[in-house]
Amino acid sequence: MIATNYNPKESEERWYKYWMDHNLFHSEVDNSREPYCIVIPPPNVTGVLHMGHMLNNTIQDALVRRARLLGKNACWVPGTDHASIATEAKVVAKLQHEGNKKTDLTREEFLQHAWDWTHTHGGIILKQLKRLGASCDWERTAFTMDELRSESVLKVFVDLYKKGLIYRGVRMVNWDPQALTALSDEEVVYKEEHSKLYYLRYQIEGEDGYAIVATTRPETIMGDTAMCINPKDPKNQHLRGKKVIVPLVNRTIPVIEDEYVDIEFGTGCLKVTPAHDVNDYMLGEKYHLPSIDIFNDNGTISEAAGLYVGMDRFEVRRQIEKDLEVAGLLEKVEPYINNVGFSERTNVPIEPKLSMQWFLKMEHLAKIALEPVLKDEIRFFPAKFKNTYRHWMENIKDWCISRQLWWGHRIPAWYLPKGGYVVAANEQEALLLAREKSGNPDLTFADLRQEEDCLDTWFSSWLWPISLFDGINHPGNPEISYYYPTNDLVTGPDIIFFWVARMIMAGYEYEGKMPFRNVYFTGIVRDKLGRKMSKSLGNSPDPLELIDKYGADGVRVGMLLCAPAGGDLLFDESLPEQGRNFTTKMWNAFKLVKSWKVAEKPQPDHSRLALEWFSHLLNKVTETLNAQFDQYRISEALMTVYTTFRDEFSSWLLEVIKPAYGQPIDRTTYEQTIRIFEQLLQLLHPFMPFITEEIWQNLQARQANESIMVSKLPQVHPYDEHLLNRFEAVKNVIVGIRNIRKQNNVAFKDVLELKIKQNERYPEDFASIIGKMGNISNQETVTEAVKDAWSFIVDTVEYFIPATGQVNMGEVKTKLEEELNYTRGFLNSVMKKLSNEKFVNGAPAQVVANERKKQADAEAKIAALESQLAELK
RNA sequence: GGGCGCUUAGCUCAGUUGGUUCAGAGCAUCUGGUUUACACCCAGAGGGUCGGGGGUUCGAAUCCCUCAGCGCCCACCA
Repeated sequence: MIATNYNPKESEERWYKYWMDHNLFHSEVDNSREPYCIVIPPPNVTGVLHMGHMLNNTIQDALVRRARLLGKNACWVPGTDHASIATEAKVVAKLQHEGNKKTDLTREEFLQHAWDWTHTHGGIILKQLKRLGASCDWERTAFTMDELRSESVLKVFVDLYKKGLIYRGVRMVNWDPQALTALSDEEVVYKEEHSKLYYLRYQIEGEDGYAIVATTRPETIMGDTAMCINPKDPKNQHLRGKKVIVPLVNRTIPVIEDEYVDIEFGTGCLKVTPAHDVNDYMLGEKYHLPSIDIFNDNGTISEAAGLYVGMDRFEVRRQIEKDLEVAGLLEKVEPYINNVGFSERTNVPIEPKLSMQWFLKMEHLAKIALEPVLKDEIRFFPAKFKNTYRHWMENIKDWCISRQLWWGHRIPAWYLPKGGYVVAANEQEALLLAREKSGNPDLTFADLRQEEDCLDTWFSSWLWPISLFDGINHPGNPEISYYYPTNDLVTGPDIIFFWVARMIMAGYEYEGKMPFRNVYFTGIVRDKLGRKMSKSLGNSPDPLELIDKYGADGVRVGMLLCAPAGGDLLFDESLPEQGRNFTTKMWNAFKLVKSWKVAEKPQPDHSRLALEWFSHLLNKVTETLNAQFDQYRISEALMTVYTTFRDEFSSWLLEVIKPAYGQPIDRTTYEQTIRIFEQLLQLLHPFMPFITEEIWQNLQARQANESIMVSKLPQVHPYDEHLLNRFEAVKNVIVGIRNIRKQNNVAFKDVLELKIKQNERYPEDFASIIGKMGNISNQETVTEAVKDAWSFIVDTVEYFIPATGQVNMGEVKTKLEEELNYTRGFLNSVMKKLSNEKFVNGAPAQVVANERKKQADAEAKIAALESQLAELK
């Protein structure tokens, strides 16, 4: 028995288990089949599913399932990311909650906590993806810090070091005072802040006057080692060669000159703090200024500052303002809008800091990764991101890859007792190199000290498409040869530099080929009001609750219905609701078809014709769909099948072939309808995997191994466009009849007659469908307009429904006259075009021919209207 | 400050090289509806001078200029 109502929860659970039990998600190398591969953007191992994941993974699943239906050997590789900073922060917070400090633990103890945390909370997100229906090859689940991936990372590090692309050095880097680590430039997010511009008085040595310096950071004066003016600045000529006294600090510093200083800004005097500003650092290097680091790693004031020692940087700013005021050294304070860099992870203001770090040279890598995108060898959807990509690549700086963290891949460098270091993929190799380098054959491993820092998370992510197939450790192995390059990457534009660009670099550097052929950038999921979904706003629905409420299929449809590539998605619960409603619609169509009794009897004309029409339509729809998928117009593709199922299949085909109450259906119609239903299910399956499987498996008795997942999509056959157009006319005739019924309060059950003043456009062969759908008893052709009848025109053919005594002929006449006037006006505009020589000579023949056709049609229509009006008199 | 993009129906968006039904779709709205699959539905309807202005052209939502508003990315003016 078929359930009256579809139960998504029960059905989804059952079919996911079925797919798993039958190993249908698994893919293996098979050189006789074309591979199709997607690697998942690995979510943070301890993360939980949010709406962004839902969108992203729904799209990936739709692509993978479609590839499978196209007969490809589809492989979607899942996995998680160790997310160095984020995970370490969580573990530190947990330890703190338990009253422990990270600094009290050894590295090994801390890592044990981190692994415990990973094992407890890790992988939850993958279970959640299963609820969504994700058809990942779970046997291949990987982790960026598992053995194979770790080995790959270290190998690549050593290789790049040997190539001279990795170096170690003291540079000004972005320091995160909360996470206590350096960050890459990409991990700094700039935000505008309403702050203040402080004008400070620096007394000129040996004089009474002051030089005024404008700064946003008065708390850094303890680090001042010079004042700088522009030599061309007429205002400040009197300061040349002088010295000034730093307020409160009372240290004397020289006035230097450099054209870097903007004469227009503030007073034209710049305080130079080489330890805490990138530009000041540059000046410091240029003029050999001393550098005073006044901050501790956590953003408090260091001993070196001499004042305010131990206070937090922002507290000092407030305090120093007061102290300067009291000392009479604060000229004025102005409101100022400032661009401040924040840590992408911890959201605290970044401190520029001079420190020893590891860097990767990017020039060569950027070079090999740029061209393929510009030339569309790797296609970006939408293409506008090519510009963003290009700009970044052409202005790239070296990548700071070391992090002062423990959770991650520890940098494989070992320091020798007497200075210097070696880089090697493992300890044995390191020892050999160390002995060689130090010239001491008796050196033992205990003499070496491994680098404490670990690598940026993205230094493992950028290898993902390669390391998943072990291409680093075993180059050219069958898996990498078969699955690489992968096909599609689906990700957000926010990580285009973090991840996409770097994967392309690594792909060409290590495989000599692109890592993927197409990149589909999704938008950001926002709420109805356009606000980004966030925990603090509380405007993000729980994906699992949505699935409980609307079913996974419903939620998937809801996400995809309005997910243009690169455009933001404004999410509202009405979307999954619409999706859920559509599953119900499908279920009801299924119930209807299954309710029919089949009998051996001849196929009625209307059924035969409707099925013929639909088979042509289906070919056209499939063709449209192919084009849409090729351009990654996913939501349009869904809309195409959605409307086809609802408006064409349900509202037209099923209504036409539906047998009268209690009557059986003929076998031919039944079987052809089932076949069409199945094809629609196949087209819908990538979007709605569960309900399509449920109906597919129940539509006919099937063997257990006949999952829709591995069925083959039908081939596209040529279709008759003319037939499709004529059927549209048939629909319009029926709509015309419906309108007349409605306007005149004639119930459907009342039988009507139809008279047709026909011409060659009249779709006579479809009369049986018009008869059934319009409840028309008798159709007859006439040569003159029918009096006492309601009428309408479709495609220049006039239709009359006799209704003696019920028709107000005055109204009819008025309507006809209005139409006549309109058509005359239209003809006039067409004639104007056609009498324009420039148009006739300049426009393409096709366009001119079309105008002539319009002319002919309009003339025919005018003639018809005129004769009708005449006949009615 | 530089670069890119957007502005089309109440909302979210399609509209490929200017020219076929180019002014569209979905949702929302409104009007009807117990036609035995479906009210989570059916049948219909209304609604836009395509952001403003100017130009090119026989013809512009589409190309050019300009103005206004919005968004994104990049950037060391303290």
